Amino acid sequence: MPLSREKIAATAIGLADAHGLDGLSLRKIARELGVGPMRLYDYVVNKSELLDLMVDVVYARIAEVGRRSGWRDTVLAIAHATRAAALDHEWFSDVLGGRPHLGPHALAVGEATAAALSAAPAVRDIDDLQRAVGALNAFIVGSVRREVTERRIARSTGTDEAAFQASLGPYLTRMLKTGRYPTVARLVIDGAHLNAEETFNHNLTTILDGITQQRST
Amino acid sequence: MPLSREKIAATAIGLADAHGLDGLSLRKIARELGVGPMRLYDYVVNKSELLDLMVDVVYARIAEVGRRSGWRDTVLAIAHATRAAALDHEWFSDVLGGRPHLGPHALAVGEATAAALSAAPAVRDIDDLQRAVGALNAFIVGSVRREVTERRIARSTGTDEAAFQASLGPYLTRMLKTGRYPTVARLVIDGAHLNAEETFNHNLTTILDGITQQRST
DNA sequence: GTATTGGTGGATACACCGTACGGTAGCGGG
DNA sequence: CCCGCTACCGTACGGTGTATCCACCAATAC
Repeated sequence: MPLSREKIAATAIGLADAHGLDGLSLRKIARELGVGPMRLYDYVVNKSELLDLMVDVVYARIAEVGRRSGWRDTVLAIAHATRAAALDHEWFSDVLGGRPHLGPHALAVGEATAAALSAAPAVRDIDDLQRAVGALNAFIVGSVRREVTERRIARSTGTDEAAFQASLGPYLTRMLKTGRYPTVARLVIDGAHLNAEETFNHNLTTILDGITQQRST
Repeated sequence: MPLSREKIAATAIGLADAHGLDGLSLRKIARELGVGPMRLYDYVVNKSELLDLMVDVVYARIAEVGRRSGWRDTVLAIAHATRAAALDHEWFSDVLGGRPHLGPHALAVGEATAAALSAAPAVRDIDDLQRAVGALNAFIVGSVRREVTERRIARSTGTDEAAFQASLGPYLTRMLKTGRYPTVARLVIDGAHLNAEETFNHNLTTILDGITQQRST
């Protein structure tokens, strides 16, 4: 098997899934492939180009959901697929919104969402569309990042409350006990039981509703 | 002047503003301070702790906007202050949503937004509040990241259309000319004239309106 | 006054990173 | 047969975060 961009990207994704983006290095990828580090530069000009490659592979999976019947179903499907992809490849969320996504598959999902939104009732001209796409993408990016971050700290501290109190506790609980952050304290203590996917979906529909009915600016 | 966490954080912020987060290293900070690299470890345990320090300094500036009369004005002020801070310190957007923000000033602005939102009409119980905070923060994070990213590519390619076509063009215009991404093409070509702050504000009010009036899930 | 101790600032060292560069081996053409 | 070219490869460089050790210097004990 003669090495290829696809193979390189695939093993890079595997390593990033396992050890995070920080734990990813060209040397490790090359070692995994049984090759000298410099071989990779025959297929990729930069590490950042390799990253773009990896990102577009993930977008390919997102693009697979294809087009649904209604514009709203399409948007929902893409959003959920993006979230699912980010949960499968947590490094993806580190890169979401942080660099232009110009790979062919990224453009494909961009096209699909834009086309869907342009069929929404309150989206009349291209300015409306620009804003709608911006708002939707901003929400998806922010939500997914937040969820992945929470998942990471949950994993690093242990999920049960005792371990949580023990690790974040010394600092955070002391902070919350100062009484200066009562609302945050309530959120931390009482608000942990909500289902993540449900919350995502709820907020997504809220935002979609907001976008698709005009209001005065 | 005997060196302190504040001084270290301040010069680190200066360097990050000038050269980005990638161009920031403990050695450069130390050199800037006229000190050996290892001295910094007397004040900071990690590079990531230093990063947390820097982040909280920025949050301090955001928290300065203080509380306004109405909940809505408060939320708007915080959101715009966050955006302004990120535009002043672009590295801030790289870190937004990517790690827990637990510094005292970060908690303060979290408290302020949560308290404000809890006074919104459609936010009745703590679950509503959790969702509202999540949606708002997700939007802010996503929007700011996106705007900073766009600004970076605009700066790197030059802002006029000719330079843009010349740098992104060879690839992107070829992509768009395939005709596979008609909606994206329209957005890229016709949609560049929108004012960023206006768009941010428009989408922000849209989302706020969506949050603060209940709907069926 | 001298010896000892403790702590503070600095230099060196290590493992690792992305990547530039020089060499070498194989092969087609004159 | 020999030359030149191309494709591959290892080594090397400048950088990173950080652990460890070392030199100095002040203050205390005798």
